[in-house]
Amino acid sequence: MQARHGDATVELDAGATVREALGRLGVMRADVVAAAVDRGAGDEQWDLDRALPDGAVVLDPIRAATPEGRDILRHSTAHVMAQAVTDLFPDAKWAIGPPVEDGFYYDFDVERPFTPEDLEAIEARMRELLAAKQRFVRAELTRDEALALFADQPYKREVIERVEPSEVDVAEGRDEPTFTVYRNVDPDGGEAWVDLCRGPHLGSTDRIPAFRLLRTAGAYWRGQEDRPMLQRIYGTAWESQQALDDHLRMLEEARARDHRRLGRDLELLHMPEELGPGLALFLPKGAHVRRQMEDWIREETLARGYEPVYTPHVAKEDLWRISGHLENYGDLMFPGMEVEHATYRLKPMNCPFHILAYTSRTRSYRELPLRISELGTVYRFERSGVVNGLLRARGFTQDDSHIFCRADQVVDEVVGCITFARDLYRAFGLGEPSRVAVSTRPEKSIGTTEQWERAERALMDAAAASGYAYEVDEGEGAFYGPKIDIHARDAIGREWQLTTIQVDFNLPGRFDLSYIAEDGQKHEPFMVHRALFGSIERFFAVLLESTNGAFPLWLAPEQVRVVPVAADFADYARDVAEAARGAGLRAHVDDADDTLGARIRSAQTEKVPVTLVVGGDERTAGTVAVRRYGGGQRKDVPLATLIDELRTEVEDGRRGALPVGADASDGSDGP
RNA sequence: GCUGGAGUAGCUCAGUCGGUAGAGCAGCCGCCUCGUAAGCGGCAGGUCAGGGGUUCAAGUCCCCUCUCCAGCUCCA
Repeated sequence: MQARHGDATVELDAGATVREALGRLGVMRADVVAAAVDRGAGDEQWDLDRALPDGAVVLDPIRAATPEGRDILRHSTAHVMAQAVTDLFPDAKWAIGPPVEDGFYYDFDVERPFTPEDLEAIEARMRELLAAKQRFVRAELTRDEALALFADQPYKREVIERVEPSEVDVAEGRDEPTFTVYRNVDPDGGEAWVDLCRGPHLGSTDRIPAFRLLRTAGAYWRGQEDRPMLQRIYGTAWESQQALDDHLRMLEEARARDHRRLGRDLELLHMPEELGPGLALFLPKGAHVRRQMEDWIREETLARGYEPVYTPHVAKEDLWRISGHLENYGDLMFPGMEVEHATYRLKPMNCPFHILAYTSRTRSYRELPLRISELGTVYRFERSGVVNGLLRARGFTQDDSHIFCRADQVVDEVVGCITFARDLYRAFGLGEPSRVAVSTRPEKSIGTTEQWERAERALMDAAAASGYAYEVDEGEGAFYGPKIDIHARDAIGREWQLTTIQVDFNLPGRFDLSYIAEDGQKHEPFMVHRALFGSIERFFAVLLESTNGAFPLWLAPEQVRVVPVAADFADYARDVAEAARGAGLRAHVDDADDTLGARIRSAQTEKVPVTLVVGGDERTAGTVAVRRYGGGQRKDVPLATLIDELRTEVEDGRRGALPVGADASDGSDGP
């Protein structure tokens, strides 16, 4: 047999293992956990101690500090955890235990839920198993053998029964799938544990460098609400203690940046119980930030040819019956209100209102595309367990637009929306979209196959025309049409779905929309739904967490704080603040009866971007001493110069010239 | 909605075995008059989430409800 890696090729004896081949090829290192094996039909992942097949193969080592390597490491750690759980809870039934982003989990059916103390005990037992240096030994079984082996494991049996023959099985002439199990074998040869698993795995348990169990949670078997709820344990594992520590620190950082905490500490938001779950107040400081967001989107929508409308918050239920929302989302709408022999509902969507704006008179093809736009506040009765601050609220505001257009205009309109979203992400410092996904027809949907295919095609064409590589999320579309979702990453690497663009061929028919074309006949328009922020509240939360509350100058609720060094200079401080306000800046004076140090500290903890310290020197010269949040200080800056600089910075920020957070370390401040 | 965890002053938290509620910060008052991250002193602030129960006695033990958190499911 023959193995190749890159330009190197070696001949091997029959029965040689992957490890031996990698060694002969000179690429076997301590951090190699498995190998990608290509025997002519694409890469498969193989264990290091697995014997190579006859014939020629291409080998690539999989190292621990790679996405594939970490998956293998985490998968092995999940097995060790399941073994530890079985040792401590012999009656536990095992479900599945895959690697996931940043970690792994394993689901168990146990008599009682795991407690935090159980987690500690399981982790302690895992450390013993790591020290025991158990080898992971692969074996192949038939379906009957596998069913027999897991006779007392109903979840494993269900998995086994559902497996279909793989491409490899078919290619190799088997009409039944091959099942693989991994036995954990002690150094003395005793079998400690066996689990159904596709593999590959680490060579032995002591090759797990660092792990931590994180939390327990309930999880439905196979993710289905009508199946039993199992107990899931989440953990994480990394290629080094350092990598684990870094990850745990990142989790800590994410917790500290929670928008609910920042919103309260910085007096941006108030979410008292008296309001009700999922509802938020924007306090003055939060409202200033939000206003900048709203002003930005309003100006830009007008500049891009949208027409503003205002619509009410409640309307007769019939609108939602016609649109189909009542049928599809009735449970997620606030209940009806009986008024004068009619039932009214809080609006969960703005579409019907924009449609009524469209149908207010006969429309001509000359008017299309007609882009109707508003900041529309909607109310959805989100299930109690899903409400999550501003990220998942029961009342929120969409920068919602509906574009009514001809079929041949759909692609251009969608491209326009994608471009608009790109500009928005830049202006708000989120950089380029991290993911563009086209969602196709879901199971529960309305419309014909032809309509769906046409709309999906239009979205994919538009995504391609925008220059973004897009992915396809099969079956993730809305019930009335496919959509494009655009995601962005925040400052600490988390990904958020923000913009959504949907093609709708359904509502126009339901509401009997039409326009008069050049032929004098009625034609049905298409609709494009789009929300670029998605939800203003949600975007606000993402922005808040991403900036850690240190908003760029143009968004900051208080842009300038003037601090007199002593009460004698309060007059000049007020003059400075007045001048700043005259230039359109949000400026306040802190003349509280505190020491200068204490007032500087307040400005810093409140993350005010610009603090101006003024005393006798400054008053005499008409200057200010400038201190930037997180950045440098400058003395003797003429007030007029400073104000010009800040105005320019605000304008640049609004246009997206500066990334979020850049204000904190603006190099122009000098030493 | 489901599983688990939690709820004490505006915020962060302490409160032992069931014995009658405490700190720091913030707030208010006074002193201090200050040049770049916390000056000093005092005062006030509580239906211990809400309701019910056990007990001579409940923040503490039991039950119910509400809310929040972590997940699951869902997200037009």
